[in-house]
Amino acid sequence: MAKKPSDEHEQEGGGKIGGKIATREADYPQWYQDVIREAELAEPAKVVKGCMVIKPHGYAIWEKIQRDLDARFKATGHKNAYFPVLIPQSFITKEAEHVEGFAPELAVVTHAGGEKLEEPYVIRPTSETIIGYYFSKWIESYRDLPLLVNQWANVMRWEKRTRMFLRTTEFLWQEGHTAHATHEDGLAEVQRMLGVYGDFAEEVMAMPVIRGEKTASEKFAGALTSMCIEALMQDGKALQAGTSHDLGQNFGRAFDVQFQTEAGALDYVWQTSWGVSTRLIGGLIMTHSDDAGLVLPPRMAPIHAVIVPIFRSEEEHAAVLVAAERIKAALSDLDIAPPRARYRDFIEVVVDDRPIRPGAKFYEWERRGVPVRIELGPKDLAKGQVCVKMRVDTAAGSGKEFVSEAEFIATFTARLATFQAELLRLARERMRAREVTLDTWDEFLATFAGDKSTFAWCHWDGTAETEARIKEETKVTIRCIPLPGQGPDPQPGVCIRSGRPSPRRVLMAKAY
RNA sequence: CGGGGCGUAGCGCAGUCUGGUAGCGCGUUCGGUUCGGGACCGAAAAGUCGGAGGUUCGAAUCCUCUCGCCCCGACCA
Repeated sequence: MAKKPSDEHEQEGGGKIGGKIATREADYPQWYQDVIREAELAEPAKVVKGCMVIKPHGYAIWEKIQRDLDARFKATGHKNAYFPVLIPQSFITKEAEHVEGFAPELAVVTHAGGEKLEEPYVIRPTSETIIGYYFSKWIESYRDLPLLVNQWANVMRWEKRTRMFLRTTEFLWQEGHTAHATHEDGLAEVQRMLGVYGDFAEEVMAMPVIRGEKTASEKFAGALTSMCIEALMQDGKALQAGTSHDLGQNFGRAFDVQFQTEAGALDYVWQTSWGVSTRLIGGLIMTHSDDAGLVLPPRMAPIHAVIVPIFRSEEEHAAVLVAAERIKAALSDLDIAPPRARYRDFIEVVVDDRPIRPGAKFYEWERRGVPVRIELGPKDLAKGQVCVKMRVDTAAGSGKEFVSEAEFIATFTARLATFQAELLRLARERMRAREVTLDTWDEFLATFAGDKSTFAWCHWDGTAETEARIKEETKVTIRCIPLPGQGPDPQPGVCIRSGRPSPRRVLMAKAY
């Protein structure tokens, strides 16, 4: 049976000829990879196992993430610093739970300069240890506290199984590390930064999240507790999108980070750490994108609008280009940074004057996630209008609209804001539509049968045994114990698995 | 790291069973006609068939090893 390679996708609404994108329905993991390839976000490094090359369009998204988060960190009093990528191996072993958690995934440098090293270095999987070491040197008194630093860095974890952006051997992230005089202060910091992450996810990435606390078995290795934001992907799986840890005095003790209290006594500092990574880009893709390719909210888009000139004669071409450049210039002056942002976010416009047909350009820019397309032809020039098409039909615009050039420019910022809000609204709607409240084990098994998953609010007896049992039987994990205001109001009930008393429902799902 | 699948031109694939020195679609380059949703005609460039070794007169094809990717598991941002 001679099946033409292109047949299967062409029938499924996508109809791609050049770049093929599987449908989410047909093959979700393939779709994810296709979107990354076709939007030119990244590619597998190939020559280095488990690593990826983040291409310019993908890195530009990371830069957007960095810029906004960095401003938020500065606004909360944090300062950037940078610590070595290599950590003496002995450092890692100083905190018992930390070693246990990270030992299996360490890459170790044993030779350098042509000689075997006396003590090997590990490539940082995270920097609690080496930062603990420096904190012990920098902190002497309560007057030195709180100490609030952040570092933008790469880290390496030798994972068994990698997926582009979601889990790669090397990834980019930021790790905040703070030291406080009291546990109370530390806890406040943990919550504050979780709040920053939650706000960022929703306001900037238009990615709705559930804020909560990790169970003991899911928390960071070496932390007292971990807080997290969890996002729901379109296939129903959960993605841990950010974490904020209360390290207590664990690393303080391990690295002897002591300070003199106001009363003159000596005490160990209370530390926190918190981070988000390039994984956010994976979450961004799986939150908004569709079968035609990447969809980006304006605040994440490296390119906000593309102008496609339409013409027949050279005279028309020249006239259209003049208008296109005029519009581009006008839009480029607009700044869509949030009201009190400490940075500016100017509109980026591309005039696509390549000598190929307009239709081909439409598809290409759609694949790459550009929010707004402007078609500009002789008829438009005659009427002083532009033809506008949004990447997804929403209240910001649907189908092709014809708007006067002046009005289009005057309302462009509002159009993007509406589009941004609409993407968040749509994502929230999807989440709400998928959220379920389950009370019986039969319902639970049906909900998570096969590779199905969703956000399920269920009662849990609070024991690690039950949690492990559920995971073993269904692959479902407790994503978090929700914070106040997240999920259903706390009501006592009985555990969905054990039938024992439960104080409240927790969020369960299969996870990336 | 276990099970399965796969690596052939930039992308998607055929060819592998049954060895004979590489092909298709799209893309790319050049010329022309086109141009408001993936154009058409003509010409052309592009592959050490993932890598190494072996069998053979001859290997994309058979054998061994190795690297990498994808899916499912165990482990994790």
